[in-house]
Amino acid sequence: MKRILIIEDDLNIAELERDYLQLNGFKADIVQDGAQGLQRALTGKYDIVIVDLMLPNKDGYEIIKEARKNLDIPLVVVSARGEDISKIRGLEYGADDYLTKPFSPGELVARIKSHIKRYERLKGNSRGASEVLTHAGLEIHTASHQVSVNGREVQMTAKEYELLLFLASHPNMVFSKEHLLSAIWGDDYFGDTATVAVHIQKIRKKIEKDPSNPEFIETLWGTGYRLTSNYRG
Amino acid sequence: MKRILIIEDDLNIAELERDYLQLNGFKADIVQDGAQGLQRALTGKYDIVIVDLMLPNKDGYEIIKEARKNLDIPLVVVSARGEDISKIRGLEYGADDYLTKPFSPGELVARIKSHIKRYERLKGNSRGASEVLTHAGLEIHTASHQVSVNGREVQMTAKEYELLLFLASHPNMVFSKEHLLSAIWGDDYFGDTATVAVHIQKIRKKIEKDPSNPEFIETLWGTGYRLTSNYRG
DNA sequence: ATTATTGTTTAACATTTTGTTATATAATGA
DNA sequence: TCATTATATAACAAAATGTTAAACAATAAT
Repeated sequence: MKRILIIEDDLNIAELERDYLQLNGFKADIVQDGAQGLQRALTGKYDIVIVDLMLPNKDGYEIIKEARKNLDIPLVVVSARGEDISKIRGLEYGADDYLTKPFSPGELVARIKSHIKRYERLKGNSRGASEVLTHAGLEIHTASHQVSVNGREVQMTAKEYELLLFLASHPNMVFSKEHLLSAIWGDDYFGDTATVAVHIQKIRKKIEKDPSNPEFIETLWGTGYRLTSNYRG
Repeated sequence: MKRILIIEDDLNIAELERDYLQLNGFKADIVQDGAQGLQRALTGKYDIVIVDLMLPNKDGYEIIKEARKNLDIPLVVVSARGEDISKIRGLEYGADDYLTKPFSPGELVARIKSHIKRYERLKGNSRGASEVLTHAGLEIHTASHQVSVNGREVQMTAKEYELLLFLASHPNMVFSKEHLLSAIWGDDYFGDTATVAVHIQKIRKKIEKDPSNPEFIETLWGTGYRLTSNYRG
């Protein structure tokens, strides 16, 4: 369960926010004092922080600025209408989003969810986060290790899958056979790069319509292989 | 320099956005068609994408949804006032931000900057360093080894690519054929400098409109070759 | 233990790239 | 201008690289 810190001196607003967030499965704490809020944020116990701009002791800008030095979690600024100029300043100080009161609770929740999703997407172990990789008809389901082309499922062996997944995880990047060998087989592996070529061939046989004219895994002569996400008409 | 893709059918708005972004040091491309926009976004050549909601062929929601499968860069939705309900939907589909027209150009730029900052912060700043070299219409994508001229992709062989990359990495500098030979072919290479000349020809054939009157790779008689980043009337 | 599956190596073959050469064209300077 | 020199172009030969099938080895399954 995600934990949210609300730094807001108006208790009515703060509780409204908390209630809505709780209804949506979050756990939210309220702090009414700016300096205290910054301290709590820095404990690292929260997944996201919502900060009001006008606060006793330490205003929202300062909190954002200070917190950002040590936190990369989403920081959302909230302020009363009319302080719009500060919007830009808030963003420049390191806030991730800006909401103007009054806002609908639904919007708050949606934004919070969106920020959490993005944060996990970008932080999450490089690829495990996204479950399905898609490149123009090619689908790789990382959870089930299933691969399909235009809806038709294709059986991959372990090495084939690994190699394909690696290429698909780095679309548009060229990798030499040596690079692929050390990436998939391990740095210390003794072996010929021909192995890579053979596996590429086997993958192509399975996923390409015309393996001698590959659509997905391109060969760059003298350079390596590349899985391109470009459609080619 | 960060590259931004603007998917927006209203050319007035698109150009306004582009101009402001360019004034702020970004490079921005415009696509007016939804389906085409998605394709361009998926090439992986952009650091951020701005999408209008109402588009011909493929609307903003679909673009966001599809693009998000393969991209973790910031996706910003833009829409006319009154479509506010969709705000939440856009965010749920994977957008990173939402702007309602009309917005001030300053705000657009501030948000874009903020998104880029966050992205780099969360990605660990690993990417984005010198991924794309640009010289007046000529683009070299070092990750994918793709070269394009005015948006059209051009196929390069390994040696051609190496040579072009070398020249483009040192714009405005003249290199003798001897220098290029030892830089690309190696210090100990036995071979004629004619080889360099021939490769220059081959590159010119691919990237120059009129290879006998080259715009990119100039010949300096008795001295060598130079890739100039200046336009020449 | 036997069989089936998967992975690796080999070698013949096909393809692409690269370098060389010959010839044409253009620039330079007397 | 004309000879001289440098560069451009095209065609070809050589080298490098990639593909493929098939034999062999290793691993997993029955």
